[in-house]
Amino acid sequence: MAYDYKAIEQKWQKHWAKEQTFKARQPQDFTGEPKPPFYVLDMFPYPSGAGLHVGHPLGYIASDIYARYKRHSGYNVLHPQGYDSFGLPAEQYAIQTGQHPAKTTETNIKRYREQLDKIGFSFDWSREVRTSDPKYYKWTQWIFIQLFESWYDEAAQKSKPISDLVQMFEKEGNSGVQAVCNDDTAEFSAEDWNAFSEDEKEQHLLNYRLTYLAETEVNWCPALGTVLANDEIVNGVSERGGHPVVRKKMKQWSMRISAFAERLLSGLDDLDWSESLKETQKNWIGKSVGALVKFPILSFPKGEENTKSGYMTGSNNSYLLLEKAKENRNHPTEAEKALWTQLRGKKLSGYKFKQQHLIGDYIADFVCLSKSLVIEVDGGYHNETKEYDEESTEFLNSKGFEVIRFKNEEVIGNIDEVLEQIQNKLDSLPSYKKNQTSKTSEASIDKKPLSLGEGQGERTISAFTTRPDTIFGVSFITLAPEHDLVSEITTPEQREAVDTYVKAAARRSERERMADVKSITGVFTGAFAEHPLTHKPIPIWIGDYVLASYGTGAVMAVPCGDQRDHDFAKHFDIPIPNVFEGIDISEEAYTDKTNATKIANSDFLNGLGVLEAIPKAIKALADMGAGDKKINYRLRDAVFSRQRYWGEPFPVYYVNDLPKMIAEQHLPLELPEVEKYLPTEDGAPPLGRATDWAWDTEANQVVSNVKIDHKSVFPLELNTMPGWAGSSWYLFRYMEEQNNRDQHIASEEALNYWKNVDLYIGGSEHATGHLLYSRFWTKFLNDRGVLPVEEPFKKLINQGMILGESAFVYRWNLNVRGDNSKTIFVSKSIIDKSIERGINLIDYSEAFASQVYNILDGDQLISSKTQISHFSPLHVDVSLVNTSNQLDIEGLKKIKPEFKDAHFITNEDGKFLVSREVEKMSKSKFNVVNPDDVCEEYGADSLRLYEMFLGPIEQAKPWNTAGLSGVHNFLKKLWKLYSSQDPSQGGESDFQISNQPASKESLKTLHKTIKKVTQDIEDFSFNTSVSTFMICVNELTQQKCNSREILEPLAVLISPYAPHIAEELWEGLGHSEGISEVDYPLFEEKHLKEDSKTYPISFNGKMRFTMDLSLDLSKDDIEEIVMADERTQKQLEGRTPKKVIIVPGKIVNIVG
RNA sequence: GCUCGGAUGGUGGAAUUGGUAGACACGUUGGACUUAAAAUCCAAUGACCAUUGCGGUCGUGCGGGUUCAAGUCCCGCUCCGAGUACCA
Repeated sequence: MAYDYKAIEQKWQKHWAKEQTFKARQPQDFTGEPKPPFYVLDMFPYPSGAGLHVGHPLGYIASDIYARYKRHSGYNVLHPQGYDSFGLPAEQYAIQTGQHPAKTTETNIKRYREQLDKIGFSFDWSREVRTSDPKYYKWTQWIFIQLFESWYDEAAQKSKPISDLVQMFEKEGNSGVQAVCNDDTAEFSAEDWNAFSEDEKEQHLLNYRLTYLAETEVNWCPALGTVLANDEIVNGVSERGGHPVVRKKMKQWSMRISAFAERLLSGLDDLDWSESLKETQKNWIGKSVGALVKFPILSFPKGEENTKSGYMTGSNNSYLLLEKAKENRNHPTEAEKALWTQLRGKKLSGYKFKQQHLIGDYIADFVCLSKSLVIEVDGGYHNETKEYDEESTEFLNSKGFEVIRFKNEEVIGNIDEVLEQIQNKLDSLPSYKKNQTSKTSEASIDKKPLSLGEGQGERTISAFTTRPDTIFGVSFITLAPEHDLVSEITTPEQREAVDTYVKAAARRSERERMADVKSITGVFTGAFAEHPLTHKPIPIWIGDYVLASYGTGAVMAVPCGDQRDHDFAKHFDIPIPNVFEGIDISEEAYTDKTNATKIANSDFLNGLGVLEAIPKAIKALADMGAGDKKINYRLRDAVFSRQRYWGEPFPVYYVNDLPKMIAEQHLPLELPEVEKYLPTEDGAPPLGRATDWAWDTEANQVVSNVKIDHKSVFPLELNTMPGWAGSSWYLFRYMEEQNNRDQHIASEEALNYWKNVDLYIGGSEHATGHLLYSRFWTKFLNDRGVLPVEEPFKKLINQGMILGESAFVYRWNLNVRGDNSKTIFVSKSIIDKSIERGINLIDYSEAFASQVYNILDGDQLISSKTQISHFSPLHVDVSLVNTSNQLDIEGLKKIKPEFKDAHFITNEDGKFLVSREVEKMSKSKFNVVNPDDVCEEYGADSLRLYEMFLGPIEQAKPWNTAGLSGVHNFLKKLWKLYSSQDPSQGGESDFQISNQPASKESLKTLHKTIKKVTQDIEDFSFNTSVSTFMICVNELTQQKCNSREILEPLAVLISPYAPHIAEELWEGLGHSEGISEVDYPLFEEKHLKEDSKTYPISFNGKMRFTMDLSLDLSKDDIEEIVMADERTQKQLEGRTPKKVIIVPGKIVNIVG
């Protein structure tokens, strides 16, 4: 009986479907203790119209092998499949054809399923999910509502119900609340809160909700009519279709994923994912540790100092005031000096004072910032008028400062008395309350009363830096052109230049900016900021190398330590102070962060390495209120709205423009019908075309738009959710059976039993999208007690791409006098040989020339030495080319009518050869191999084995159809091992199985195989296990083994890889129960025990010959035997070895 | 630029803690069977030299090093792939 793979595969596929062989059991289905669970999942497929090519099933086959292996090993395996069925392609198709996307999606799914079924996967289809099914997206909407009803507690690092936050606001306002919120969140007290109207409260709460509506700059793709997430843009154009993307402000739903940045980062450590994938996520989250430094703005225009009369002319003169203060500090009166000595030493229970500190337009003699206390010493040569004193006291009081004044004589005469007074005053004053509402420490610095700059009534520029140790190297500040302060600080002289630059920068698309990395552009604003430590003025520039969206949109430029700053400084002739000891920075910046290099020209940082200097610099800045440690993340909040039809509707309606959630019990809110899938004429999303898209809050149902009265009937949200909404939680849906899905995502029992995905396999293209978002949602749902786990996918394997081998024919670009329109293709080998010989193509051979002249029909050929550029390569369908690269010319003419009159010049043997090149598999390259065809020609088991045999699962590799015959032959050999070896015996059941004990040799072969294959499967090294099977079958064939003792375990061993043939063989062995849950064979060491070993005998490390020696021999015995051997003597040629290395059981090496 | 992978015959790829480099398969060549083809089976197949037999030399991207012994470990490069990018 021959191996009839078609009949066998059909038979078992039907059997599995009918018996529901691979249905996973729920914990309650077990009578006793449930089997341990194991969850194997493939990345959610999007059912595209193109169907599967051989690259797609690679991961499915690997996961299927693992799932089947785990079933043999006693696990209750969950191995489901379903469809991510909302998405752009179906919608694009709908726009073009008017067909409802649900319909195309359905057709595509059907085709997908047919293809999948042919490969014999052990999917539990009873649990299938589709994201576009209302029963499914009901829960996507439900999760959205949970996010809306939650805020993020920064102290606890946990999402919590928004009602908790409301209670806190009622009691204490938002000043003491450590919550993640929008940057522009205003401060309010409990009284403020309680006085707010409901709408105002709602407005404020939106700043805290984990999904919120906000005016955001988005990536708008006009061609697709929708916004795109950052990970949907590749090189400045849309990932799908390659359309241009522009920045645009829109009101959008966003997800506060940035709140989870730290957890998403640290959580990676415990995941069994590839390093490169973790790395990609790390980069995407982009954590940088550094400091936020505040630079007071001295917007007094340069060069105008002398035109202003004095320093009391307004608020725009702090530059001069600072100079004055500095002067005062350097020349204190005697009394000031005495008091400062006391205050500076922190003699007053640690209170910190500043001397000659600028507050608004006034210079205070001493100030304690933390208590808002000013101490003035009157008299001496820093004398001021009485009016001035009163005026200043009034001003300082208005700014929240207490002022106490002492006379010169008091200070000098009785300093203890003065100090005591100050101490008492300090004790009686309340400390400022640290404001912790804000998301960043930047904002909390802002809110400290009287931090540097603010106390001067001036604004500051905050800049994030990872190198606070180089603070003394700052020689300018660069703002992003979009920075809010730009228009405010620009001096009249510079206004025109700045405006022109800002406008030009805004017009430049992302793409242009990207293409033009090299050119250095920027403009001076005319304004200056004060260096917080040296108090020197530093110029403020704008430049588009600074990104508005990263950090604060401002850079403190350290040209000696940052290459971009260096380039900028050089280009605009800005000084480049050097703060590195013994480093030449004249040509380029010194960016190394080695601790060995010491800081120089930096006051108190001199002589320190980076590691010591950074904390010291931060401390100094913090002490002055001019900066603080800061952790910055690149990860932005994710825009969640799409101006699309084919996605989940938001369960949201609007009252007074404020979003309200539809109550859970009325979900799902189903997608309405529209007559066209395009945006409306006035630019609203497609849902704006729906006639019935309003929410009746009394009847709790969707009603006609005409009923909108803004009293009980309100408009519904017109955006839909993005693709990642449904795919961020689907893994948990599979944990519940179809019938029990109404009341929850999955039952608590099921969630606790299955927990999370043990093995997840898919492509690496989802590294930052799907995999990050689903981790985010899982953490959130875990916080809120919905899920028992923190992470969705414990182990993840990225399958490599299978590449296609494209085939090219070469069209000769004829150069003739006369008719130039003839199409001539030349066999590749002729071209190659002719180039190799360096001749004119026409001189290749006489036969060739006569063919050509025949075709040319009298036209004259202008010929020159053959070059590859004389030919145009054209992709031809790989199905027309055989494994010897020979083209089916007639076949090509049939499917490409434009070549029906073309001429093909063949080799002498009549063959026409193509050239091949490895490229990505794609329709446009005509190199797609369809798994259906492979199943037809070789069978599913062959396809499965070959895909695994190609190479390591994670590696990209080309598909070569020729290789299939190898694995197919192997299956035939395997079959022969079980069935009659002698074809003359024939008959019905011709399995020739012996019940006699197996030979020692065969047992060894079997157990060697068990050991290796089991190890390989655990290591996901499927390619080597296939070769192990081949070796095993080759050996058993050699041994003429037909013993049941061997063949039964072998069938089980191979069943994860080639399940159809394994079932058939198992049945042939006389079993009525299927093979899928038969115990995995046990490895027994004893069968591998050898008593001798073939030793390689090496001389100076080079193997010369081998010797079979008993393993019982001692080192000395071995040496004796080896040295006695004549081959050894021959190698030594009479020399005496210096040394003999013997590793028993391994090797003998003779040195000498 | 940065980060992470990778480089082994004509091809896909093996090689566990450093211990017989090239397993297994494809392809190629020769042979058997056959009227013939297909299928099947057998043999050879890293390169070079020798071939009358024995055999010898060189070989894992390049240059060094450690070691009795290096594809494997260390140092320095080259090239290829992927991701990411004015990220301060």
